[in-house]
Amino acid sequence: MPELPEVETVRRGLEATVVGQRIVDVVVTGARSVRRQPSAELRSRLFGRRIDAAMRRGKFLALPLDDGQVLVVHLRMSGRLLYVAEPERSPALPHTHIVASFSRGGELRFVDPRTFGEWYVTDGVDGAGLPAELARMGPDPLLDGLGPRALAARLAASRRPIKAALTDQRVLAGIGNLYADEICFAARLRPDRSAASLEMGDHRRLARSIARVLREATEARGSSLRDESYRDLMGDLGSYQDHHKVYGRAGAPCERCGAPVVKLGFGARVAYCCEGCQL
DNA sequence: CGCATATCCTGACTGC
DNA sequence: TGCAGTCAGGATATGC
Repeated sequence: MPELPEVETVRRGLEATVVGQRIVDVVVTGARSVRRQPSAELRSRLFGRRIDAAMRRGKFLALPLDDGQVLVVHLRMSGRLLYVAEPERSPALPHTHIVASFSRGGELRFVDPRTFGEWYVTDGVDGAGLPAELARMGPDPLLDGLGPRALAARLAASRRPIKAALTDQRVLAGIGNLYADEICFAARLRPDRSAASLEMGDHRRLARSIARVLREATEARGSSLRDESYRDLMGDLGSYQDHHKVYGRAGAPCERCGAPVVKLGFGARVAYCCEGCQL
């Protein structure tokens, strides 16, 4: 499940491959992958355009084009972007829904078994060059930085559990289920504790943990779980799964205190944590 | 208004 | 071994 570190890894890959290239064709075979506009419109808006940059906000990718439009991509649960320099040597994977071809002969392929991900093209762009609808998101911890005071201000109003607030994209952009659990462990806070109950020391640890976990996970090129559904733009696996402390480790001893990691019921979802050292 | 829940979907896993 | 049932979860719509 791509979250901020995975999406940032893909963004860097896009920067190294498709930025500067001109789109010469787009083929949409998966109807659900283009749903905000007719796929013929997406195709004609992209046709002949050059990709000028690769940006990210939260889990959204935004690729500004040379005419002021922006191609927006969200991977959601199972979406993958794959850059193929020599398409004839790489047969398309199952569930390939969109293929963009470039003037130099390479292809950008969108593969998405569960079809939650999507592409769309918009010209409603704000001053920073990002689509207006992305502006509703909270600060991106890696792009904007986030100190303890700013974090406290964003969490103080909420009586929801910390994890619910952390994964709300309007509060902070980019954190999902996996990294919320890892961040709560790093901050020694139970994910089900009320956000409003945090004190200044908690906010300081939480702010530091958000920055550290996301930075280290990005340096490790993200987390590839057992199904290996996340791979980067070139098809390589991430390695941060080797550094997970709680996510998916129910029953294993906590590396910090030795108590078994538990899987908590959490609304309709689950949260992993150590009840020995997360308070 | 704030928070909770249902929804989309397929592949991997669980249990009998 | 096979097969039905369950789970996974990002964002959005809807409900209380």
